[in-house]
Amino acid sequence: MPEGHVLHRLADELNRHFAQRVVRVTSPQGRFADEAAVLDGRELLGAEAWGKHLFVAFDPDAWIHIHLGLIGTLTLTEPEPVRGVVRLRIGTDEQVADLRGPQTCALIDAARVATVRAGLGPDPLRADADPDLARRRIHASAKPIAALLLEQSVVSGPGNIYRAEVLFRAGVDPMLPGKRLPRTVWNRIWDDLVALMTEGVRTGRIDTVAEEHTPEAMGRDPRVDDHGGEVYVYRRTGQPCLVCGATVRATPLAGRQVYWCPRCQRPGRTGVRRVHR
DNA sequence: CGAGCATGGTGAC
DNA sequence: TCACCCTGCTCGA
Repeated sequence: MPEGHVLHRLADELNRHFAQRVVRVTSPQGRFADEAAVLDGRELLGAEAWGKHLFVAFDPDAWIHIHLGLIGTLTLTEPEPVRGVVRLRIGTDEQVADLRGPQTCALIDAARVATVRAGLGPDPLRADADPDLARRRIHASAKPIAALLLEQSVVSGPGNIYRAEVLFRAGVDPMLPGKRLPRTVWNRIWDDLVALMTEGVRTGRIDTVAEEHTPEAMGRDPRVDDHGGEVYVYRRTGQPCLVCGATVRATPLAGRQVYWCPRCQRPGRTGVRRVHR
């Protein structure tokens, strides 16, 4: 269940164990069998993440394109018998990577890689990202900023957790039209995404709560969500805001829940510097 | 045992 | 805006 930081971690892990090594490529489930046979026994050149997309190169013109979707997993372990439904296994004598339930697992050429990348907005985890490209798309739209932050053509990598958390940390109304988001506030949100997601790559969790609001500082019990991190509003509907005490709300937007604090992110609010790193 | 749910995305209407 | 896809886990009957 991945936002972009997970894919970057996985790219790092794949490179650590498999880059420039000859690997076995199989499809225990069978749905990727023909493609796996083409790659089996070849050298894996390297892996790279762009937003939530993962690309694994076996040749400059032969890549596995992986997208985990909502429920996909890619797990690295020591060699072990196949458990469950495994679409793709990449392995050596020391390590195997098992892919389950992906939204996408396809063998594609360099042109297709370029096409996929061209459809993606800047990724806060990539040094070559251009945040002003995202800003221009946001300022060209009347859609709510909370909707725009989930469009991978605007920004690639953040998902429902980072979206809710950076809007809370910036003090922005989720329903604010993109064109009304001040440039300085966007710059702050981008810098926050870079910092939070970089930390997420390091730790493998999403933690967004500033030191001053930690359970220790506030004298409350630690509350770690199922995703394995400490957050302000994500999936905290009905609970008190960690900053102001108002009741955290959830609003459906384009089929997904947006979590927010009705006081810290009052309707119309375009940003307030309140949460410091 | 089935229903419902999940950090995502697509395609049809 | 909705149905649907992919899998595994939890919850209630």
